[in-house]
Amino acid sequence: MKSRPIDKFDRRRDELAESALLTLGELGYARASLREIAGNSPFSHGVVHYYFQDKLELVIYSVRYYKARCVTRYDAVVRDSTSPDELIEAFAEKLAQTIRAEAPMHRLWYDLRTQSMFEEPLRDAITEIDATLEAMIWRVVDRYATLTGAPPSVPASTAYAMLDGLFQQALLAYTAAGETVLDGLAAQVRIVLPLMVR
Amino acid sequence: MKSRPIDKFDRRRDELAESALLTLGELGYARASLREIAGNSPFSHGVVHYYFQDKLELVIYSVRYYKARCVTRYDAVVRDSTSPDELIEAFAEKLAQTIRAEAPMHRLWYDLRTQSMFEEPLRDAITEIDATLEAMIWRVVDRYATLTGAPPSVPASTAYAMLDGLFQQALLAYTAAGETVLDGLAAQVRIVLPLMVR
DNA sequence: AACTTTTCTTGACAAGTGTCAAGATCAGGC
DNA sequence: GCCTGATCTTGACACTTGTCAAGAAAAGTT
Repeated sequence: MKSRPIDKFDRRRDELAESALLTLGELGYARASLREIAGNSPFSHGVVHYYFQDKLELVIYSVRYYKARCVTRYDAVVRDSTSPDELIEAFAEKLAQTIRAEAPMHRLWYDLRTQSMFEEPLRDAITEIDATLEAMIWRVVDRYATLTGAPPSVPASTAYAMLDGLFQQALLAYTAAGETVLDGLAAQVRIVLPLMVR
Repeated sequence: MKSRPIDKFDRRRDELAESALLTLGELGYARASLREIAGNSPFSHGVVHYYFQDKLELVIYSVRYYKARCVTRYDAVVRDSTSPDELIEAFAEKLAQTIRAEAPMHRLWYDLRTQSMFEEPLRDAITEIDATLEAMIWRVVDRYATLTGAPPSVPASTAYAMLDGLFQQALLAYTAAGETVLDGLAAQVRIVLPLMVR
């Protein structure tokens, strides 16, 4: 079975996951077939079932694999900012930047999160990831509160929901209209973050 | 071709749309097949192409049909409230109520909106509907501002994005955990709406 | 009643899906 | 070298999908 090189096995899984993310980000969950996914990899379509039991297992593994790297995206911003305004600007810039660079990954995330309302098997993984995203956002808001010297005016779940709403709307507009909308996102962040502290 | 009873033709389309909404709300856009949709109607699967050119045309027609009725959902609240607190309570209650009563429709909406980032043909219709939703929310916020006597502190697009974020998160939690989360939504609205006026 | 047009059903089509099993290919130990 | 187990490919399976065409049934017209 899985004798020694359990690392190599896992490295292949990651390789598959990376190819899967490419296709999933391009086509979405529903239209990304295993053949298409394998087509974007050095392997053939049958190999998927050697490393994963299901299409679902592959998808969940892939999105976990991606999000694991990304929940630290704003940590440098949190660490290095020394004033409220600096934090806002750096945070807003990072938000715009990740839309520019990884729009397909983000729309995939929203696709899966929505799909989890229809397909129960997705739900646990999505709920768990969403919680880590909430924590990620809260580190920003909490730090902003510290820098301003005022306590947060909203709980973590609310802060996350609000900023996620802004982000999603920006992603939507970016997909439809491109680049130009990203300034608007920064402007919104400049308005909203200050509302989150007393 | 379409001789006289153009009304009857349209009434059938509406009938089909209603059946489609049932199925789409249950299974989501990807897994709702025309056969399944027709199964939830008095007709057979072939009839769809008599009234619609595409699956896409049916879906777009259906969601338009639904949203047309729903953009007035909060207008009574706006009209009848005479104090800021009354408006907040009535608005929060209506939000919770629509999740309770029409969760499948809402998750369908989010499904389609997300899908529009992958399928260009959906984009125009979705963008247009989203704009009417923004206007719907803005009528609430604007009225709240009037009742408090203070000007809004955020533009319409921001207010919509924030509240939509709250709503979506509540819908997600409701789907996973049920009923109990709806109190949390009301609490969040009580916090957030006051932040939207100066 | 006969005829025409609208409406709907049935059955088929080509294409695509996830899954799996049989076997080819490769790597490492003897 | 050869053998064994891990790794990968190929080809098939059962099934579902949107679409459409041919014709049945119903409605309307004269």
